[in-house]
Parts: sequence; C-alpha cells; structure tokens
Amino acid sequence: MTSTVAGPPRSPGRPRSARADEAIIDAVLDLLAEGNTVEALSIEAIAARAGVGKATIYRRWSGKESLLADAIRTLKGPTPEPAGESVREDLITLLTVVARKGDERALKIMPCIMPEVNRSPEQYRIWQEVISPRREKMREVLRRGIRTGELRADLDVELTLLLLTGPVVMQRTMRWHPGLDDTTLPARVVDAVLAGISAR
Amino acid sequence: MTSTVAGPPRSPGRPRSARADEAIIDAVLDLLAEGNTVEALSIEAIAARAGVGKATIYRRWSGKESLLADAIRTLKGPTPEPAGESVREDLITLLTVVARKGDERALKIMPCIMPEVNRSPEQYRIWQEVISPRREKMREVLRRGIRTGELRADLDVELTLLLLTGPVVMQRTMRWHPGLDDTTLPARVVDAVLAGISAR
Amino acid sequence: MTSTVAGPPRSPGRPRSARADEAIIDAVLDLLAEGNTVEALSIEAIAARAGVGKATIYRRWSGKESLLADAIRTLKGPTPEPAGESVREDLITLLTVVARKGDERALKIMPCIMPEVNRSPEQYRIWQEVISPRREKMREVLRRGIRTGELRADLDVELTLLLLTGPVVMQRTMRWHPGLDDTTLPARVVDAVLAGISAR
Amino acid sequence: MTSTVAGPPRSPGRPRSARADEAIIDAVLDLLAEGNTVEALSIEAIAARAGVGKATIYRRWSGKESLLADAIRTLKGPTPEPAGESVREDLITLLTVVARKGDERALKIMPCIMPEVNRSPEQYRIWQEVISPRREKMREVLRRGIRTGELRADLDVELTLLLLTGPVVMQRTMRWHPGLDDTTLPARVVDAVLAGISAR
DNA sequence: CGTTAATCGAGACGGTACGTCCTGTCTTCGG
DNA sequence: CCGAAGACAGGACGTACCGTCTCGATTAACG
Repeated sequence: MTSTVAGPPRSPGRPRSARADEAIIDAVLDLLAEGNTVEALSIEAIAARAGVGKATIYRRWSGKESLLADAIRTLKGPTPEPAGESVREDLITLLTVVARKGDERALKIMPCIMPEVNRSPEQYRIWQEVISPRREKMREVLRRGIRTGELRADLDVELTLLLLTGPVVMQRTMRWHPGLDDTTLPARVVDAVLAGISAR
Repeated sequence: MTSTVAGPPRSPGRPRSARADEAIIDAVLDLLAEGNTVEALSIEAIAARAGVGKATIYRRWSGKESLLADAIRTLKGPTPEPAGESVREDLITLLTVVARKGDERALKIMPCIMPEVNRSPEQYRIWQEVISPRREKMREVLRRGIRTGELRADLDVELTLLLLTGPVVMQRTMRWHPGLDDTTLPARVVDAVLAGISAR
Repeated sequence: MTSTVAGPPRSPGRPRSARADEAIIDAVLDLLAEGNTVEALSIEAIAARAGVGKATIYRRWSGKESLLADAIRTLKGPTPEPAGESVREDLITLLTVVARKGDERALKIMPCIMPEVNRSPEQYRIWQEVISPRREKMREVLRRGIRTGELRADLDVELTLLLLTGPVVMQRTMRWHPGLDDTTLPARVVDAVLAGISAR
Repeated sequence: MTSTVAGPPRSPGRPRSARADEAIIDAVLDLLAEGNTVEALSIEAIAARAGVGKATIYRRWSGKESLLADAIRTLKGPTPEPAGESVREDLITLLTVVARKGDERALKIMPCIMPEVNRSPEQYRIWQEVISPRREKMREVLRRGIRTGELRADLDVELTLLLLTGPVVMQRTMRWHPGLDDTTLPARVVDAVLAGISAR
C-alpha cells in the first residue's frame, strides 16, 4: 500500500526553478543597490544579471511593477510583532524597518523604491497589499491605547496613522532633513506626536 | 538707420513663441490629468498634443524632469503669504495647496507628480528648488511661535516640519485614507500635532 | 535460458509509440495543407497539434529539416516503376507525382515544400536522398533510349535530365502559368523536349 | 520672384537618408554572401552590420520579405535588351543573369535566394513583380520567332517559357549537376530545346 | 510479480529575434 | 534663428520559438 490520501495537487511538467526565483530577486536588489535609481532597472538587465531568460521573468511576474513589489517584500522581512507592553514602544517597533537579516542593501534601496509606488494605479494596489499588514497592526495598537487610557478617548485612528507614518515615510523617501537620523527617527516622531508641540 | 537708442541685447533671428511654451505646459498637465499616471507621459505624446516639434521642447527644457518641474511650478501658483496672527492659522495656510486660479486639474495631478520627485538625484534637486520657499516660510512661522511662546521652547524645527508636511504630502500622494478629506486635512493635522495624542 | 535464437536487438524500457510517429507526421502535413506556407510551421505547433511533447519529436528527428523530409517521403509514396516499352511513356511516368493513396493534401503541400529544400546545405542533402532514386531511374531510361536509337546518340544525359525535371518542378513550385494543367504537364513537356521547338 | 511653377511635392521633415538605404542593402548582400544561407539573415544582424537602427529598416520595408526582394532587384541590374537578330541569341541573352557591374556577390547569393521565393504567398507576389519584365520580353521574342518562321507555328508560348526557364532556374537553385557550368548553361538549354532530343 | 529502464505528456529553462515604441539629436523647409 | 515635421542611432519592451532539461506517470521485457 502506497497512499490512499490525496497528495498535494502537483501540476504537470517541469516545476519552476527556485534557483531562478532567487537569482531574479537578487539581481533586482543588486541593481537597485548599485544604481540607486529605478530608471536604470530594465527587465533585460535583470535577466542578464540573473543569468536567466526574459521569459523566465515574465512567466512569474506580469511586469516590472509586480516584480519590484516582490523584491521589496523579500527585502523587508516579516512584519514585526509588537511586544504589547506600551503603546509608545509598539509604535516605534512598527515604524522601524526590519530588513531581512544580513541584507545591507535595504537602506540603500528603500528610498528609491518609494517613489515607484504611485506611478500607476496597479503599482499602488500591489504596494498597498505589501504594507497593509503592518498598517493593520498599528491600528490595533492605537485602539488598544484608547481602551487602556494611554491615548485620548476621542482619537481619530486613521488621522493618527497618517501622523505617524507620513513623517517617517517622507523622510525615508525625500531625505529632506539631513540632520534627522533614520534610526532614531521613529522614536522621535512617536514622542512628538504623543506629546504635541504646543507649550503647556 | 532705424533706431538710435541701445535696445535690449536682442538676439537675432525669429524669437521664441510664447504660444509654444503655453501649449507645451498645457499638454503636460492635460496628459497627466487624463492618464492619472506619469508612465504614459512621453515627450512624443506631449509634442503631438501641443502641436509642437520635439526639438521645440528640448530647446526649452533639458528633459522630462525639468519640464515636469516647470509644469508643477505653473500649476501651484505663488507661495501663499501667512497672515502672521496665529501659528495655527499660518501653518494651515502654508499646508494648503493654492492652485492656479481656475485650474481644476491640480488635485488630480498632484498625487501622480510626487512619486516622480525622487526617481533621480537631479529630479530631486529640481523639486527641492520648487518647494523650498514654502518650507522656509514654515520654518519662520515655527521659530516665531517659539519666540511668542505659542510653541515649546525646546522644539526641534526640522522634526516639526516633517511632522506637519509628511502626513499632508503622504495623504495627497497615497490617498490611503478615503475618509480624510483633503480640504480639511491641513487643519486637522495642525491641530493634532499642536495638541498631541496622549491622554492628559 | 529463454531463447536460443538471436532475437532482434531489442532495447529495454518502454518502446517508442507508433501512434506518436503517425500523429506527428500527420500534424506536419495538416499544418502545411492548412497554412500553405512553411513559415507557419513551428515545432511547438506540430507538437500541440499532434498532442505530443516536444521532446518526443526531437527524440525521433534532429530538427525541422529531417522531419520535413520524412513527411514528404511519406507523402510521396514509392518510386513508380516504368513499364520499359517506350522512352516517352517511361519519362512521363517518372515525371508524374504519385501521392500516397487517398491523401488529397499532396498537391497543396508540394509547392510549399520545394522552397525549403535549399535553405541550408544539410536540408539539401536530405532532399537529394529523397528524390535520388527517381532521378537515377530517369537516367537509366535516357541511356536505354540512346542504346535503342530512340534518342540521339550524342545526348547529354545530365542536361536532358535538367530539361525534363526543371520545367515540371518549376511549374509545381511557382505556379507561374495558370493555363498549364498539372496532370497533363509531364506529357507535354516530354513531347516538346523530344521534338524540339524549331520549325522544320 | 523665385518660382511660380509648382516644384516637386516635397514632403516636410527630414528626408530619408540615401546613405542608410545603401548601407542596408549592402549589409543584406554582404551577410548573404558570407553566410550562404538565408536563415542566418536577421533584421538585427542587418541593422548592426549597416550601422543603422532597426526602425530605419522598418520605416522603409514592411519585413524581411520585401527587403530581400529589393536587395535582389538591386543585385540583378536592369533587364537586358535583346539584340533582335536571332531568336537563339535573344533567348540566351534573356536567360543569362546580368549582375550589377562590379558585384561579385551575385553568383554566391542567387542560389540561396531562390528558395525563399515561395515561402509565403506575399513573398511570391513580390518576387513575381521582380522578374516579370524579363519574362514578358521572352514572350515577345518567342512570338516574334513564330512570325518570322524561326519557330513552329503551333508553338505554345507559355509551355516554351517553362521549358527554357525551368532548367536554368532549377540548376541555379539546386546545383544538382556539378558538370553543368552556369555560364554556358543558357546556350546549351536553348540549343537543346530548339533542336529536340529525338533521333532524326 | 516486482524491478528496471526508456518512453510518454507537459512545461520550464537559457537564448535569440521579432516588430513596436520612445529617447534625445539631426536635418530639412518655410516663416 | 525659430517653427513643424520627421528621420536618425540606440535601446527596452513583451512575445514567440528554438532545442534542452526535468518532472511524475506509463509501459514493456527481464529476472
């Protein structure tokens, strides 16, 4: 007797190469880290760098957009799990980018990815899907803060989400303020938003 | 002899057509408003729409980047002048986009311009130049608020700038929160940042 | 010991499917008859039409060239055997195409096969092998005619072979003269070449 | 006053470069002469060899087919003008290929062009157009021969055309008979067809 | 009767060429 | 000299096949 239970529904034909997947994603990240611009990122260059035919890319992704999205997904690593002790700590955790372990390319790449997000509605949709888990976790933390009394009872959750993520994303995207260090920024933004800027 | 007074150092040959300038800028804004995406914005399409030769565009701008910058500059209208009575009112004024009178395309175009800004260092430099006057005015308002005691004495001006502009730009770019109306957003952001979100 | 007589050198493993052979050849002929052009004949299309994997084709033939050659070989049927009574009759017999019984595709396919023959030296070699038996038989008939006195004693056999086959092949290939019926053509060519066109 | 008569209807814009035309045709002939096969003739290779963008080729020709036709047209030189003294001489003249002066590539290229002619109906149409003038002149010579009594009164002109051109084209295409020299072939074919091969 | 081994279908693989589109430059003519 | 028009070299796009390769599943003959 071999097996009476139905195994996984394996599709016929040669299975897709996991090596190719990795090589392609890696080529994307390499080229981004080298060029620091998305303009220099052509499918042909990716295929050449990955040692892969163009068709192998198009078999997996519909275009540059979704390929980029997956590359970033890979880069970002899993959504961090907030400790749940204080609202402040949890928000800082969720605002901090956790790159895939050992990937130094993350910080170089992030700023030049952001601008791509809104170039087309489709790209935007894909990107939303990528970051929505983290955003949902932030909403939960805010709601918990209201319940526990750490935050105002009349808080507008959506507005607050914008107050917290807007500055961090913008700084990451635009690098407008050279004096603001990226590693300490989440903490400073959270503290300022918690406290307000008015004099007492 | 036709003229004895020294005229302005007029170069010989046919002068540049002001009609062409307008037609080109208008074509850019039209195409952006129609397509809602910058990807579909090619120099060839702009030239065709404007009824203009490609060379006429390249004679005036170095490339798509600076053309876009000028188009936005035109769209935005002049930097608003804050009244100077209260920090709150002035910040709201400066965070509100004032479109060129009678141009309904502004709100449709803004979100799809933002992402272009950081695609290359050059484009970023141009964009900074466009918005730096407004940012400088905001700094002045913040410093005045510190002097008048309306704001905390230990306020980090650059961080606060980020706290105010980040959410507004992000919402304009990403349209993440459908419930947040764009016209009332600046006021709500300013109020929230002034007050903070912590329970008292 | 199971067998003392030396059986056929049967290789182990699953034997090749005769159904596949037929399906492939048939798919080739179908596609040729449908498309009336060799350009539309891709290995992938053949495999799909035959319901066969590409590897099954490449296991049997080295490429499109030899597959085509075999398809034609199948189509043509065996070399006809001249009766040997008169040179005229024998030449007409040898110039007439005898298609495999019941295959109406032959006449549609022939013209579009011819051009393929000379696309590469290899293809040419294969083709020569296909038609050489028939050509050799024609040479014999011509030599016999010289011996029997039916033909000139100083006849150049190779030149005459060209005089006879050239017009028939060309008409079949190019269809230049719509008035010349394909079924009566061999007889008319033979008669004209035998008699000459000069006035007496 | 410059000119009141309507000049040639010059189209606006930069005129097409004659240099490009020549370079492209020359590249085609070079690649054919080198490779001796049409399979190795890609548009990309032609563009590279000619130092020309692919678009410059597609602006002038609809595809490989019509480009090839023009290349051959150029190679062949003008249709020869028969002297009109004897049918024999005129036919030999018309059957002999006159290559463009000083172009040694002609003889290498001709054989590998022929097979292309019938790969598709469109290609066939183009080719017919290329050689129809020469064929029409041959018809005239044959009709004149009938009138002058040099040829049989009951001659079938179309059949005779086939008898003459078939062998020459076939030998040129297939190179089946190595002993038959291409330069003397037209004369030998004409003589044989004139005289017939039957014993007297 | 189970092992062995070549076949089958399916389809992914690294490539090459296709024909289209856009870039930024140039070359023509007319204003 | 500027204007439109449009050709130029170059290069990326996404598609279609090429001929090869890897899968799990058949299908015989051998042991």
